[in-house]
Amino acid sequence: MTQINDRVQEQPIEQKKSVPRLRFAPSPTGFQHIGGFRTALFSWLYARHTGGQFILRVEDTDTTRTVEGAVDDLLKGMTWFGMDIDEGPIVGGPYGPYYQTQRKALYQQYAYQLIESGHAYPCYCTPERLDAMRKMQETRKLPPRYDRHCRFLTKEQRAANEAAGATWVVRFAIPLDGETIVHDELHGDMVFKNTNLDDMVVLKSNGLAPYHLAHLVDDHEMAITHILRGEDWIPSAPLHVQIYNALGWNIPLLYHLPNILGKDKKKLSKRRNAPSWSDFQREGFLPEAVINFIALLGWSYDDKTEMFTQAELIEAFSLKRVGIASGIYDPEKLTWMNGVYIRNLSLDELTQRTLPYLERPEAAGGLPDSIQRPLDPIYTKQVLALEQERLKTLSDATKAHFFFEHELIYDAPMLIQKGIDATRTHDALVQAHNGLATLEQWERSVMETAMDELGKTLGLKRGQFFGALRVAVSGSNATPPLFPMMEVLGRDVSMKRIEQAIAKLG
RNA sequence: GGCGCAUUCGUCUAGCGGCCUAGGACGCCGCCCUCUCAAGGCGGAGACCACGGGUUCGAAUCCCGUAUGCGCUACCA
Repeated sequence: MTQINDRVQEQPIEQKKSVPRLRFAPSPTGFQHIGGFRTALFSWLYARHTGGQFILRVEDTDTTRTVEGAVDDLLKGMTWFGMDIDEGPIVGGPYGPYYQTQRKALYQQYAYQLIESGHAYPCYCTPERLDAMRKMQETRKLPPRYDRHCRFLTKEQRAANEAAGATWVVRFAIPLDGETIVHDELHGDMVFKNTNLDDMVVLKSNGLAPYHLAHLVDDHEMAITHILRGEDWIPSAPLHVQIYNALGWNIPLLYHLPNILGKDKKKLSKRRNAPSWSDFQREGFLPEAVINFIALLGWSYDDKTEMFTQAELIEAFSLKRVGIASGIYDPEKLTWMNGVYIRNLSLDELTQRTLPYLERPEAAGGLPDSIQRPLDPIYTKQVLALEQERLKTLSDATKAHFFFEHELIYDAPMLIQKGIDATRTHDALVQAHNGLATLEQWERSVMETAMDELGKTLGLKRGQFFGALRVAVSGSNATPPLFPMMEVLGRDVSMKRIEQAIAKLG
């Protein structure tokens, strides 16, 4: 019980410099949504901005809710976003272990210390009694709080409970009067009446500490200097202040970040209205775009700048410019921003990053399975050169499937443009085919000159003539410019498709 | 119910007493460009700064109420 890990005992007190140390401390109860990653991002940005350290700690004290694979998913997400971790699971560090379930003894030590100093007490109440108590409070419209039944037990009564082998927890003894001031760097001083505070459990009957004690002990032991967390923690902050005081510890700087809400104006929730990082990845969002976007959810640089590379974010980020009002997550702007990032990609990079999206199985969002993999990177690059400015996400590239398909599927009427009939369309395509066949080079400007000429002699508007050719060659009404497209498609494919179109009309 | 936090265009936000008849961005609408779709350029609609009182020569900005929204109210985080 009193065997505390050595490394915990002799904490490396003297830092080289007193540099900010920030942590991200999620509980592995499912995937992290952008709200969680936003908290992580701000901490990470501040650490990088100041040359401080960024620590990842897994708050897995609620073993009943721990989800298999959650830590793994989290780590993958952090990597995807490019947030590197200085200390934490896998990378380790001088303040480990970084799983709370492995720090059990520490919490127990401090819980007992609190009992000895009179700041906490053992509570033998059964869940049934607590339940009944709450029900009664509810019917009598009283605030549901622990009634402090065990707080004033005599020594004899305690001994009797022990002798009876009653299971017990440790509760923190909140001062019976006065008030607690929580100083938050963003919100200023927040004052709470102690009579509104509850004697919360700080050590569970299974020997593990709930969040309130565990995070606090770890933040202290890990020499955390800044705590960034969601504003939903504000109500329990006075309890934390009380525990800090009882232990005689300095309180790290507190930053309660505004929540990110869903369209329903409710807090983003893993199971209701929030996408995971892997959803973004699967849909073809670039991590740098998502980072840029979520950085702007609750933080701003000035009144106009909003595109930031990662390096620029680190340079520009300031905790002082973090807002305090909750904001709604609106994916439309993210989509726009992602498009901007895609347009800024070099062609080679775009190709390299898009290929996996095209090549994944059709069911997973890729090109039709009838198209053979792997794709030719050279050809794909030519296609993407034409599609780049049309993409909002990388997975959008599949809309250029006609560049890859063997057989085009569309109905003949699609070929017929406004103001002309089937016969003239048929004739125009035949003429175009003949004209194109005589061309020495299969090159966009050569084709355009020839077809412009032909269109005029046929008495067709560009829209009519080119429109028919567009559908013939692609089976689609929305494509890149006709001749560059035909150039990429190549002579054989283009000519064959025009022939097929003619056949459809004949 | 109790306690707490918040409140500027539909959305993200700038604003920290006079520069605001409130600026930017997304989205929306229109025009231009144009072989379609985009991209781009230009322009427009869109916020009585939640409401009501103060303080002040002067308030989106400070103070107090009210309303609304959200959060917390577990041996969850």
